[in-house]
Amino acid sequence: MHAKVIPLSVPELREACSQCNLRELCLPMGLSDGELDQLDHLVEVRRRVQRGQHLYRGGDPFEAIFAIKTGFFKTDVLLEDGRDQVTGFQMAGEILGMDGIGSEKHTCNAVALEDSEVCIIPFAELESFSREISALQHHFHKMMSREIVRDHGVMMLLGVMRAEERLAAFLLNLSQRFTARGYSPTEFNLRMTRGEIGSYLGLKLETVSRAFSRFNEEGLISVHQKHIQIRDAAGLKKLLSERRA
Amino acid sequence: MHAKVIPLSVPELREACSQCNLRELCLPMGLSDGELDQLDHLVEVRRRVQRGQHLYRGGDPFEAIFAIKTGFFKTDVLLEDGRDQVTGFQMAGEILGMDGIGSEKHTCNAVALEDSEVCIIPFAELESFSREISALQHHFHKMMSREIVRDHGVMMLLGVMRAEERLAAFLLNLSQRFTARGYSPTEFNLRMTRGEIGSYLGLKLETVSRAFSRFNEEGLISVHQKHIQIRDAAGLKKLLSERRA
DNA sequence: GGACCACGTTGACGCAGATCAAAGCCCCTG
DNA sequence: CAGGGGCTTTGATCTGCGTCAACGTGGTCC
Repeated sequence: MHAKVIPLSVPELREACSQCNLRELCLPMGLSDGELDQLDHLVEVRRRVQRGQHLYRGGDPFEAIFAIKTGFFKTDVLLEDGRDQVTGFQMAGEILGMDGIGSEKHTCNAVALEDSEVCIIPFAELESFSREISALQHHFHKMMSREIVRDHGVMMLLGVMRAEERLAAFLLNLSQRFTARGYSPTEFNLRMTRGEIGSYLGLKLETVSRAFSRFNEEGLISVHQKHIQIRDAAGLKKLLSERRA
Repeated sequence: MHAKVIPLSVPELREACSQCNLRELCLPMGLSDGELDQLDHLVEVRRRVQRGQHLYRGGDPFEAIFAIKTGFFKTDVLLEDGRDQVTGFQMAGEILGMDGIGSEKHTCNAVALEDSEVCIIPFAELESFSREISALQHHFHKMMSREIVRDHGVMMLLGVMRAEERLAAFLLNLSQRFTARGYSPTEFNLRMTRGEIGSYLGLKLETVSRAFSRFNEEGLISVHQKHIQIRDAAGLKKLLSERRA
């Protein structure tokens, strides 16, 4: 799929949460200035991950969670027989690695879909800080809980929706997340391939491609390769709420 | 589906975690005797839930999580159009309600599939105790993380597996959880209907029924209504690991 | 700038599972 | 013990998506 194992320097940089423009989306959300100063000592090391590189792999020992500073990731799980399932796409301000806490090993792979930068949050220290800063503790619990709710949404998508509904839900979700980050709600570039979208949505890449074409013909969106423009968000939403039988 | 809204007394009982025979599976796992004594003050109230009754509903304010003391639950999410997806089946020692932390509202319904009893764990107090007992804090994080990993497993199931693989995975999972609770690994009664299994597995009830019949014919299991006997666990596992194309 | 390669699109066809329909079983209630 | 309702089974048919195959496209490397 991507390059074997490129030996690569991953410079580790320092920057404080208190100056980060993602702090309203990310772990420090809702902390007071004083608490933010404390957090700066916890989350001070960053790491670059090149496009195609793994941030971690299933089975790696779990030591830290990661906050995405810039870039875009996918997470996936492999079955022994080679089949795999993309479990999510993550963008700036989102947290990676919480699946590893339970078993002290990462349980999925995290791969950068574009050159990215993550903040390293050593987990033992996060727990220790959480015991002192209850706002941090509570916010961390919320983030884990939201991950569970998000997964339920995907289960719903995979369990009950038809192909076009799944793709519509996917596009609306992306649009909403880009909006929260200050980007256009209606125009963006996909970072993932049709195959990766398909894996996430439980569809084959041909089906994803056909659904894109169909949305295009119907004037719901325009697609050119990875460039998407949403022309009729209401129409996409209607697809979701319409019972089919 | 079940009785409208039976006004029902839900006696609230008291019993300590330290005497609970589920403590090795449940929240108190790994706590020292001294820590267990503290926990007893947190988790001391129980609640009965009759078969068919909701423990909570989507939208209810979130105040506590629940540990199942006895009984069996399902959780499900509803789409506006009436379609619904069962997101999980929970048995004794498992925790319900962690999906509500993020939004301060429950995001799914929890329904008892048999007369059940749950321990009420007020969430604000759990967080407060977690700040004092790091083993409790860490264990709670593990439970949330495992919930995420479990959901990834379901996504895999829904995203890549064929009908019979899904059912085999489901049966093996149940068997393993019954075993952990000291019941027979090979013989048990299903608490849910074919329709509920289907909703969980992303299949229609007829497909579930046919798959059961097929497993029966092939000698993998024997089924009589809700009674299941696993005759060839290895055969079921083989179904899972065999690539299909 | 030509050739390669990964990715994407489109068409033809097949099949797993959905849908529709009918009947059987189990348990409850009167 | 008769009747009814919920659940399950089984059969016949339909269909959405998968599969297979061919071709298009854009980006990159020499």
